[in-house]
Amino acid sequence: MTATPGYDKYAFEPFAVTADLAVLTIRAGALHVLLVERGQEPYAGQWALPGGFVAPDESAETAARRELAEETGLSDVSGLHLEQLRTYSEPDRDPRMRVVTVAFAALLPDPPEPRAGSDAAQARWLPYDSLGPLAFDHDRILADAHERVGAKLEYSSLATAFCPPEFTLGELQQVYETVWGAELDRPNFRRKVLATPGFVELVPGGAKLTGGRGKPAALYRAGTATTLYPPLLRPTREGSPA
Amino acid sequence: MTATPGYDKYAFEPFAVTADLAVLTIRAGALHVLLVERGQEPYAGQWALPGGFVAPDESAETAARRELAEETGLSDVSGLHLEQLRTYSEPDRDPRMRVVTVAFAALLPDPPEPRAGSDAAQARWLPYDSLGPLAFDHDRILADAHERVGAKLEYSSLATAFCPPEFTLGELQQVYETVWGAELDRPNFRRKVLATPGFVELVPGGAKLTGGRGKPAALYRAGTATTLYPPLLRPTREGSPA
DNA sequence: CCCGTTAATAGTCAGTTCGACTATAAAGAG
DNA sequence: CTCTTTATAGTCGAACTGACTATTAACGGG
Repeated sequence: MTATPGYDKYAFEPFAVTADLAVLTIRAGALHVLLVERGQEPYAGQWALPGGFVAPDESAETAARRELAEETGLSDVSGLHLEQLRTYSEPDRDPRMRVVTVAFAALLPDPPEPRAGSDAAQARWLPYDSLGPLAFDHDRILADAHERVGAKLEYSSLATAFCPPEFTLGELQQVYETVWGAELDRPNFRRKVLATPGFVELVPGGAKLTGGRGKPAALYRAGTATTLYPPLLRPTREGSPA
Repeated sequence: MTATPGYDKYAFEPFAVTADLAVLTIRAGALHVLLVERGQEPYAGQWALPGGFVAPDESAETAARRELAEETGLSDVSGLHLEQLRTYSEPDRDPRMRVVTVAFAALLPDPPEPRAGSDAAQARWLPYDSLGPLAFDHDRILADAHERVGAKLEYSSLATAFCPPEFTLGELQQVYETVWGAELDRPNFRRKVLATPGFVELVPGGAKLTGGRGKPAALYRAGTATTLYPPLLRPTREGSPA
């Protein structure tokens, strides 16, 4: 029973609060996750999501952004999309002590090589598929992150967060295909994206991306819209559409 | 600097963790929220969301469900829809101490009269519109709850959580209209709801709800589907559809 | 006991969107 | 050159949408 002024009716236990990150990117057409290898028990040698304690003067969001900068080595993470997923608070999720974790998903365009985190553990990009079990309940956190991102692609302009400042519609389509694990019809995808005002806008000057095989693609950048109307729905799961 | 085995690389401050609830229901065609009046500073006399500390052996979800039972006086809250919204962790959100709050939205069918919470504060249903400023950052939490519920009505069968076990399509439509604050065309609403397999199913025996004015309505109950395909989109905001 | 009101349910129809598909254009590779 | 690859344009029928009209079945008041 702690006697705090104004809080005298309830007992409460102090909790450690951490911010954990599911940092996602698309590399070579496959979804990758930034993971750190644990150096100590519990789960020593296993991969875990990067994260750390929320400092006394920080919000969970601030802590998450700080961790993101530390783990990726990026100098400017202020423009990156950071999304709070949910909070994991099961009493036994960390065998050492009571830890409540606020989980975030972060989306990066092209993958910079991570640097070792400040806890000296190595950080690496690993493909989302073909991951072994992660430490703690991080499997579930990562699965939740994947599901959330996949769902948000449908009705928000989130996909552009995976892309560099200027990108082609082909690259944008690959974001959808990679996260959803489904192939999309190219002309139809194009039609829908361009039909949604403010989703993407043509880079002025008629810049094209050349160098690849095939006809050069026009370059676009993210527009001002944040929500997509109408939404870009995933190919129908569970049963046929009709 | 706290020396906890395995956690020796970081300083961390212990936080108090609470679970706060935005309990929503529809009463007399208007959205209502369950609020408690604060008896002490800070924000004495102002309305606040019900909530309380997470106990040492509880998850935030468990604590939220316990609080829900305490505040509403309902004997069985196990079937009620409880949804984690997000976590609010700004350092100054409670002037007394560092409190991290995991917020939940709960949906109730018909409104039982609340009983006074265990902290002796009175709990009341108040209309969502015409609310004065709430204590702490509860205005924002409540707004987030409203937005989340409104969005989930589109692509999930969440609306049935506002309805009693057996309901008419008119009642279901009123849920949508009340939460969205928009009127819907009755025949079209009916067509879409019935076209989505597993959303609602007819109560066997051809039961009708009589007693009101007009033709008796058929009774339905919630089906097994949780997601709605195709989604039931809100009337278009920002600009005309074409 | 009939008639007006109310609400549920059925049906219509034109415009739009969607998915599947074909066609053309513009680059690099050999 | 010509084959391959990718971008972009266009077509077409099916499905869906929103707006609307019509019918049915209850109640309430004169």
